[in-house]
Amino acid sequence: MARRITISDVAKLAGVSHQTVSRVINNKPDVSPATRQRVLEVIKKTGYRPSGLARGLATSKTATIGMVVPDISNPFFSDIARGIETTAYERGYNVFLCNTNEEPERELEVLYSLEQKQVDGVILCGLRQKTPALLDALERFFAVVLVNRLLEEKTFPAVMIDNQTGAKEAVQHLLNLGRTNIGLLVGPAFSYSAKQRYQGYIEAMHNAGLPIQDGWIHNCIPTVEGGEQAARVLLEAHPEVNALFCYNDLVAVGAIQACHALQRKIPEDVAIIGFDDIYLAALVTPALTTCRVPLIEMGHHAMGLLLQQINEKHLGSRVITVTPQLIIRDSAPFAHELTP
Amino acid sequence: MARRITISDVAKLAGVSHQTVSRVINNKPDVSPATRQRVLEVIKKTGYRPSGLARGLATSKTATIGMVVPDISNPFFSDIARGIETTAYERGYNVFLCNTNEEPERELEVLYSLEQKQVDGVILCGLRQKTPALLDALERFFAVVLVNRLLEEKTFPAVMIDNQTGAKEAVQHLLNLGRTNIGLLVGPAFSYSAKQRYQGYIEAMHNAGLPIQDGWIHNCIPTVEGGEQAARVLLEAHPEVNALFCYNDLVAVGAIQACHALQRKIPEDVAIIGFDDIYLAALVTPALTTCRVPLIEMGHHAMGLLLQQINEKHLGSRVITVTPQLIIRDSAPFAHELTP
DNA sequence: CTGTTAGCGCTTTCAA
DNA sequence: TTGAAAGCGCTAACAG
Repeated sequence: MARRITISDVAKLAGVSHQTVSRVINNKPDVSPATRQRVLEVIKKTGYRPSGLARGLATSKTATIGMVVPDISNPFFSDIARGIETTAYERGYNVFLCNTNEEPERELEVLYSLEQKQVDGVILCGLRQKTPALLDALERFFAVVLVNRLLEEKTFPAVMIDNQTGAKEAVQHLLNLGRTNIGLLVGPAFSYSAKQRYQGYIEAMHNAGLPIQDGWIHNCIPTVEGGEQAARVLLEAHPEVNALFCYNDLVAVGAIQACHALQRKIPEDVAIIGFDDIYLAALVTPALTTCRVPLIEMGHHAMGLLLQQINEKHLGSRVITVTPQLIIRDSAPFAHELTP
Repeated sequence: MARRITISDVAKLAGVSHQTVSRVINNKPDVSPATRQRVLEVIKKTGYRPSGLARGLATSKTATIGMVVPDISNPFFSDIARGIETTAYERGYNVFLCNTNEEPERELEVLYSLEQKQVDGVILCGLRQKTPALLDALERFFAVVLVNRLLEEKTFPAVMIDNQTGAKEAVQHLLNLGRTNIGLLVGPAFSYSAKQRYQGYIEAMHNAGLPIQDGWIHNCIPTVEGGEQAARVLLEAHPEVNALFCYNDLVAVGAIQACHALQRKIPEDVAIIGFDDIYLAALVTPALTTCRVPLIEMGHHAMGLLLQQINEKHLGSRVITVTPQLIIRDSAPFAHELTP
């Protein structure tokens, strides 16, 4: 690790001013081809790499963005992260990964550190809180994009999932299967998407002229264990339930386990549908019918919106909504595959 | 987005020199309590946040590291990433996430961009190439840590998995089950860890005085599909095989599917063991017996080694090796659970 | 204890 | 087409 080679070193070696070198590395005109060539050669020979810090300081652009996720090891977020990073890379941006570890205080702390790093923008996935301090912190960024969460207090560009439509179609599929006693493992009480999926359930049931049974609707922690527990309680209290629509795939896998434990056959006794279509969904037994959410694509969209803001095309509160697609597998198959 | 407030603004408002403000924000001594108090108040009032760029330029430390992974949506790497990020956060570092997307050229490109960003160090997970250019690029970083890969050409501190021991114990477990016709889905031919796991297999077989049957050993792409295909070919060609040790959990899941398709019962006809213990392993049917690799812990170690280097305690080629732990589930249960 | 001066490596502005 | 000067916001070294 020798001393970093600087623009002046290059200038000296090429026999020009450092300004000329600057022009070359920034592809500016007003450099004679011969000079440009000479400088380029010195750059190649020395392996000179301009300092991002100095550049950032001079231009107040860093070609760097922050990505805030609750938990990168959650496949839901790692897929979105992948989409964001891919688009960022293509456009010459580097991405800071910030895990909030599901702790709301950390959301604020990572935003502070990202501000210090002078990122050109931030993408927040699945924000958990919306305190005034959080809103203040967001205001200080040049560009902000929200993923899977809206803030009533202030409008930011966002990428959203049409949860209600997705849920409605899932429940409709269960109805098509002839199931009318459809339970709902609705997810966390505070969750934004849980509320929307609940609405989709209500809508489908109403459309079918069916009453809503409160006993068929249970909150649950959005994990396998949470799903297993809630499904067990629900199915024991209401043996008449012959289908379950679950908040997400993890909950659905828990529901599968509960059915195994209770000796209820899937899909004959209980049909099950999840949400997200994470990797796992196709691999469990029975393979899970689920609402596929285009996660990587959401990441692309999010980065796209951020870049639009950075490039000054202020777009107020533009929201891109992606629609889930029902993927039919064994846990709730096509009607004709289901022997009564 | 008003103009960023700077150290001089704070100085002016507090009626001191900017140097004094600098002393306060860096917790240096030699500031009277009264002055410090006054400065602190102005900082709080104004919401001043020091510029990381300017600091970095002045100190040539950025409190920033780069993390290079083939694919963040692969649970193997997202768990490691989580470990890295957590430790980094605790120690005041931000992490650049760089996906190489399994493309070797990108490894070089992301290293160039990380050099420009002047990260204090880089952690490379599952490096795919080792060209001279790559080695050159690595040399230019102040600190480097490798995860799950060693370079013969140059020694870097690293975090490794004891693949051979893990594999040996897995195969031994199969032997304890009374299985002697043990197939090996060994993974990709070029893979470093595949070679080591192969050695573990050989060792266990030798220890048991069993010959190596080449027909029982198949390469495969490390995916569910790869495992499914290889297992199918192997089991059809060698029906005598009654156990499979698989390169990783994905391959093992593929092997499970192949057994289903071939009507071979697990574990009665074929016992199966995977590697890694990704979250999937416990959720498939039958639940997978596997060698658990402490991925998050590996991330902690990697960041720890990097920080040691950054803090000048040069540690040459220190290597931390973690040992996998056999997690016994249904696909290769305890002997007493296995009715013959 | 506090302030002044001089960079860090680059871009921007202006002059030649 | 090129170069000189100033400044981005901070810290380090020195002086008081």
